[in-house]
Amino acid sequence: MFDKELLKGILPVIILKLLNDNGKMYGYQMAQTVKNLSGDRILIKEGSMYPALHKFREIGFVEIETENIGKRVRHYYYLTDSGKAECRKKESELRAFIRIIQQIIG
Amino acid sequence: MFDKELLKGILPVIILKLLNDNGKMYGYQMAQTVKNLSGDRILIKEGSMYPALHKFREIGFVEIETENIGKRVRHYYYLTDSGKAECRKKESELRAFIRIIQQIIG
DNA sequence: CAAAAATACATCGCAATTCTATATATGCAA
DNA sequence: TTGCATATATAGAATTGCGATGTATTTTTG
Repeated sequence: MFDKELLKGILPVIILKLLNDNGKMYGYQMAQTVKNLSGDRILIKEGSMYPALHKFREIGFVEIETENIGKRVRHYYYLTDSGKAECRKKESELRAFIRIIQQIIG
Repeated sequence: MFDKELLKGILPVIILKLLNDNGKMYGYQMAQTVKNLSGDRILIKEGSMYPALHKFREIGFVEIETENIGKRVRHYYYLTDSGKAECRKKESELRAFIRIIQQIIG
């Protein structure tokens, strides 16, 4: 696992980007996707994931769709238009940031 | 300026890397260097820089050399051997992290 | 078939980090 | 002589992700 501090500030972009590229997803699924994509090196915990998703919902970047899976209730999250716009903004910001960091560390 | 949250966790690496590549530097100089390298988009503030440097000193990653410039005292910081080792470690960690983030955002 | 593991959601409070604001002081240019 | 850049430093505010915890269902495995 990475120094967890590195993840700070990047989590929101990752969540937005995942929802943007994959349409609706549920929390656990997003955590698993990141885990797999990162080769088990980025583990997004529930304590990070759900507060972030609920905050996005409050702001209006995501909406929730509830689905019944047997006796279980599954919450799908998906981006609103403003969420998609936010995603584009955050993504280009992150890319620019990475470029500059790479320039600094050579 | 970038979303300041992005900087979190990266500051220590930047400091170590600057000292590693440039030998001894003083706080203000490091902040200016990052400011210039980033085209004014990354501004490391005093309240971040000095606590970080003093923490590194406590740990033993940096040592301080004092120099008198006129009536002013300038504090040069430079890496110890363990600081250099830490720099290598953090740098490779950061590079790996960036690779994975780029993979996630495509 | 029973136990264990994975799936799935969620919250509370802590620890860690950086920034804002503030304080102090010198050197230089307009 | 006023203001800006240089230069160091700290206290407190704000934010964030995580650990711990809780609940409950489904799937796998021995």
